[in-house]
Amino acid sequence: MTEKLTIRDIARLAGVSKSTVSRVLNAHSNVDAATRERILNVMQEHGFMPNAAATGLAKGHNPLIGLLVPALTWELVTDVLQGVAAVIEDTQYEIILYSASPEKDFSFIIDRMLATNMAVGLLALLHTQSPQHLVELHERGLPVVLINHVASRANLPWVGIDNAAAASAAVRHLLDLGHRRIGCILGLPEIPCTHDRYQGYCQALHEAGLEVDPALVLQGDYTCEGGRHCARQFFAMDTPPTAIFASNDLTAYGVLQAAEEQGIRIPEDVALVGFDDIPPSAHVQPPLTTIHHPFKEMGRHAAQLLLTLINQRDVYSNRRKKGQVAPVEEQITPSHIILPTHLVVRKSCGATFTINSI
Amino acid sequence: MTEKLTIRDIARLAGVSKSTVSRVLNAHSNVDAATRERILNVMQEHGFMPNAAATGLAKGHNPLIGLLVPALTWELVTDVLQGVAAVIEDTQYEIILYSASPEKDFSFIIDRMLATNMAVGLLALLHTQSPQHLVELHERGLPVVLINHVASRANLPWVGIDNAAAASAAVRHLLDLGHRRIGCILGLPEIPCTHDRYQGYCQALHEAGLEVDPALVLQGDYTCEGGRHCARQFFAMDTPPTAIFASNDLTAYGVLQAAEEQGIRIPEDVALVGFDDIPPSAHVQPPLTTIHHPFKEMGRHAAQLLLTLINQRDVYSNRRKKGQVAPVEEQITPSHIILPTHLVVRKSCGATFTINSI
DNA sequence: TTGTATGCGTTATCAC
DNA sequence: GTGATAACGCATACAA
Repeated sequence: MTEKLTIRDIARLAGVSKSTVSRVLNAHSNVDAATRERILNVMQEHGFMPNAAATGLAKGHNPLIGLLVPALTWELVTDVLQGVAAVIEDTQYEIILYSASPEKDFSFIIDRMLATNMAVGLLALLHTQSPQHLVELHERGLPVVLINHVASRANLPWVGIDNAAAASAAVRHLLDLGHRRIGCILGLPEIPCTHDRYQGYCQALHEAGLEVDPALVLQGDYTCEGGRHCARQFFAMDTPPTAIFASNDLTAYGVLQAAEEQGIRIPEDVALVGFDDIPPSAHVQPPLTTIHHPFKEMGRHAAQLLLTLINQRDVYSNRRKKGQVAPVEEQITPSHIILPTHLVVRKSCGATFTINSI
Repeated sequence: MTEKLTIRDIARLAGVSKSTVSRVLNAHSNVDAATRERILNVMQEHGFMPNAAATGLAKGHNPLIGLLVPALTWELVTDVLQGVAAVIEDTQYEIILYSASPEKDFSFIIDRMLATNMAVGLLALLHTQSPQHLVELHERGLPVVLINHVASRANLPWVGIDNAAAASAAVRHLLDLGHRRIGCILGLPEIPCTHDRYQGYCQALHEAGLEVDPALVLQGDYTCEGGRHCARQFFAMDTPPTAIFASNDLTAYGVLQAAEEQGIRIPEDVALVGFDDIPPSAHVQPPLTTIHHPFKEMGRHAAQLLLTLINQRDVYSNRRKKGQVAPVEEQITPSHIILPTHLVVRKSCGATFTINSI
């Protein structure tokens, strides 16, 4: 079964020419309804599927969407993949996975992708600066969407969150619980969202009429070890903070470890809030209050946006071929999407009523 | 830059014909060394990369390796991806991602994959029975490797672990700590490794001269909730077990939750051992003693095995074309690979000396 | 509405 | 060793 049939075979079986088969394959309108039906039947009957390579060659590109992810270590990657897959798999496209690592940066992969002419679009999940390469690709006409990267400078479409607002909400929660000395453990300075989260911290304090005490702001690195290190510094102070805002959940885990080492109780002695809501956060002891980062939704929205862009480009290039110039009632597509975040209140912050504890 | 050059352009620039360019592209031996060098230079200079679709069409298949994963929820998927990516990205192949869900089973995806003629091989990460479809694919000549699935009946290549031996080691550890009443929370019956892990449990008891007490074997479902439910049953017994072997880490988390609910201390009152060593297990309180499941290594080995199989097939088909019949000194490739596991001793089992606690 | 002819970029089969 | 030329399977401008 599923012998390698070609449109030629289908054409013969249906008593038409290859062209007509190709037309129904591409949903062209100018095909007689009866003929279309007949061809469709033959296809169904024989389980025909067009050869992708041939289609790709003729059309100039393959039905592939590149997904560029950093070293696949983050829990977030799984979620993003899920979101992307959920959308893409309902379409004709396939996902082709590119992973980058420090040693092997994207530039190589991207060149290869473009040169071999395999993909029609690219989703890129980045945690460092957006490489100039992506901008180039975009300017050359390859649809590109950045995931989790609010690149206001670069004119690339992206989907992300408002890190500052989210961080602000987290800190405000601590303020509402009565805390006034709130420590902050920063993330890696080279990652853009680090700055935004710090800004959110500052803003929440300002809005509460408080000054930012530089002694309460320590430099972390988004790792467990970094968090542990900073927490020890906090705990060693004459007047330690009564609450800590950690720039991500891993950092918060480090704080938990340091606290346990020194017999400091969380949240009784020190309240703690993280950021990202990665899976372990529901299981650590005490469960971590944190900002839910909608990774899956980001993947979903990014994929949808990309599909829209691909579609638009196709429509545009078709028009151009047909001599039309001015876009008629062009559909406006937002190219920057900010998804909402929310605070997940668990036990580590000491709020009296906890919701969604698992 | 990187304008769309074809071998035709390269040929012109190097003063040769397309054929010769194609030959150096495919590393054919019958090309003059000087000519080859010249062509290679021109390619390098212009950053030429052959169009993949065209190559695929001419050769009959694309340089793509399918990776079939279940619903992308498991932490394990991330690790497997890493392992696979690490190997595949050093080759000419790309990874094309297929994800399956209960509603959308593989058969569709597989047919599509085969029919469209996109991939040269398939890696499949399964947690249920190996679908007959994969066997069909394999018998039709498509290299297939199963990941984390010891399918002794089906004649498919696979890489997995010895679940029984690993479970046995976990239970033996509890026995060595002096426990005699050891509860067991089973996984889903439809998943093959469930049975193996239970066998390991039984075997360890038998080797210690103990009988399996049916009252101490509860039916879980590999989820947190299932574990919690079973743990409550255990704790409600007149003489509860002094130790629990959970069939996976999520189940163990449920036990931890149930214990905390009821003020039962782990490991002081009940010792606990899990299975899989997913990332949160190092962070839960107390950190979980568990069997390390080498997901990443499985991915790596599976990818390598697949590449070997693809290569063998190519060599074979080439030989056949050239009229050779008998394989000369055929390289024997193991088609079944069992990777070692090990017990990661953390605090939940109550062992006095703990290693690798984070 | 349908068929014919040509091109997509590469590989492979021939000759030379 | 090298160069024409025919596939590979499909899409499409053009003719009918």
